[in-house]
Amino acid sequence: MYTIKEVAKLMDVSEHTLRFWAKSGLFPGVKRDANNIRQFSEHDLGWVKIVKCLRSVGTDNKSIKRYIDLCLIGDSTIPERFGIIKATRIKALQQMEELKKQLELLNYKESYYEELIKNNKSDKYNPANDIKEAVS
Amino acid sequence: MYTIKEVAKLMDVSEHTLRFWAKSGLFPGVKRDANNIRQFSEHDLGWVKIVKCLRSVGTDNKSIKRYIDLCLIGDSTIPERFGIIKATRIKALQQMEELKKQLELLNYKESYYEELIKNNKSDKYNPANDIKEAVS
DNA sequence: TAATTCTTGAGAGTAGCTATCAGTCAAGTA
DNA sequence: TACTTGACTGATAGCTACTCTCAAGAATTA
Repeated sequence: MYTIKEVAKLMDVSEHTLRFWAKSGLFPGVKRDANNIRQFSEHDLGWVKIVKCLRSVGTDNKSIKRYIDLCLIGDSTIPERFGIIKATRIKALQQMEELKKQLELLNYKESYYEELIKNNKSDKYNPANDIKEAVS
Repeated sequence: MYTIKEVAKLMDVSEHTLRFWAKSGLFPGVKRDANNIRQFSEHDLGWVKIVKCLRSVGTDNKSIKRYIDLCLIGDSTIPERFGIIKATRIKALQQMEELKKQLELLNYKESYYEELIKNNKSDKYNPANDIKEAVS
């Protein structure tokens, strides 16, 4: 059993966010002790994991709630859940491609600046030229 | 020269967001025609590109404004800009790793559901078991 | 001329946190 | 036993970055 603080550390999500997610119904059935303190089981960590996963690819909380609710309903919802996961995976792949593209730009800019500094060309450029590097 | 609509399409950013970014000072020196309509030059697209890049890896708008302002100041700010780009690149690489991890989970879940459907096992599972799949 | 289309800025609304706060409880210390 | 410390609680306020709605004005088309 884990306190909310331990879960926060373990899963790298803030306590605030975990409480916010909990209030949004994203962690069904998390037990409380005699003092009303949340006790996350290993099982509950599974919910945190999938919520974090869906959230990290930009799924909104309402849709995540939908997925959670489908899980609770049972086997009849497997096709819909399958669809959600498939769509999410495709979204994640697209994000990966986008990230790769942005990394290329960052690589280009980094080596551009590196070159500039190495050759100590600073004074030979004026702001007008300087802005140019933003273009390509 | 491009209208805001064309830029939106070209760069895959909504007109609303472009106006919001413009108002935040993220596109310095975009010209207007006689009717006050924005006219983005090829050069201006460069600003859109870098803003989009920084934004896509989670840089907040204030920090992006800072970077833009540094560009406008000129060569004396090259070291700081270099630092910003380096840090951003590292952040992007970390996001790539995180995304890979989440993709693994999605892959696992997708094949889990696939198996379930293929074997038509639906009825042999109850909700309690069903939830279990969220854990691992 | 009239209707439609496009752009504009202002301003309201929204999602998803994020921070603050007062209150409860339990364990440790004097 | 009284007191302090620290963790957790829910309620609520505040924040960022959009996102949407709207009315006004100019240009295009019927």
